[in-house]
Amino acid sequence: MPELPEVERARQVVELGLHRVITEVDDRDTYECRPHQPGEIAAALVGGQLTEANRKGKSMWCETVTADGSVGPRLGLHLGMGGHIIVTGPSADHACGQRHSGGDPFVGAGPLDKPEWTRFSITFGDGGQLGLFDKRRLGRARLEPDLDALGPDAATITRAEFRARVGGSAAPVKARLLDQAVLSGVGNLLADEVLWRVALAPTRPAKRLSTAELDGLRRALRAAIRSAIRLGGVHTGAVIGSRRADATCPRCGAPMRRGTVGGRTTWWCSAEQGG
DNA sequence: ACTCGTGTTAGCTG
DNA sequence: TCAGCTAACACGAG
Repeated sequence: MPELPEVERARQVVELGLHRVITEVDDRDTYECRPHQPGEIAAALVGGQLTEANRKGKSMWCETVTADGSVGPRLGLHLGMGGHIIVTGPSADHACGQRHSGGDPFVGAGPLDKPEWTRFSITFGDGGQLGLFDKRRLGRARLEPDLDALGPDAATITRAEFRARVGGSAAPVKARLLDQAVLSGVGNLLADEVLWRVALAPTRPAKRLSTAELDGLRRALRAAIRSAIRLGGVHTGAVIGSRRADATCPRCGAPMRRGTVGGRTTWWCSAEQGG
């Protein structure tokens, strides 16, 4: 489920929907499309085209053009906790669904079985569609999303920015990593993974970390993101399989411990990450 | 049957 | 001002 690596894959799928004429938009789900009224997104997009698929942290957005070729509104897309992007068409060669993680989107509880779980969709003139398939309804489609509220993207944040932002508060370091206004893209699993990789206690006050510790954390974060994008998602992390009551640390064999940090379930190595 | 959760946001409390 | 808590969303997993 989506953190930065999954969203980057979803963004690449959205690119399959670029430069195709939008003939219809289903924005009737008023929760997924909040705060818009039904028809608002449709009125803004129909006749136009998506021209770019971008991402910052876990948020995606498309630049658009209107029917007459002038700049259109931005379309924001967020996967929430379990959303998928599915794009179909335009020709028989591409008539399979594509989504951001493995598996066939049309088998099991997919859009053919549960069409009502496609909470937002765009239909193109070629007959294909771009859909936000989202069982739990925690995702979002909206016009003109506020991207300024997000901190720098976790995959590209500079060392200086990382030191200042993450280290700039007494909150637990894990809470800083999860705060999308500090840096964007890190979710609960990725946070546990990188803290484990550098053997830092998740509860350490962030501003008490040394510069070397912050630099090491950023380095581990970038490596974890790259590896997750390559391997298919954050669930491929080395310590993620250890989120079980009887689990031991994959590195040293000590028991894994469970608690709450930054309001989220947190697992850490009882020996290497400070009890 | 019942609890928990890989995300976000608004509103409230200390 | 900051940090932490709760509820809401609606379903699957254990």
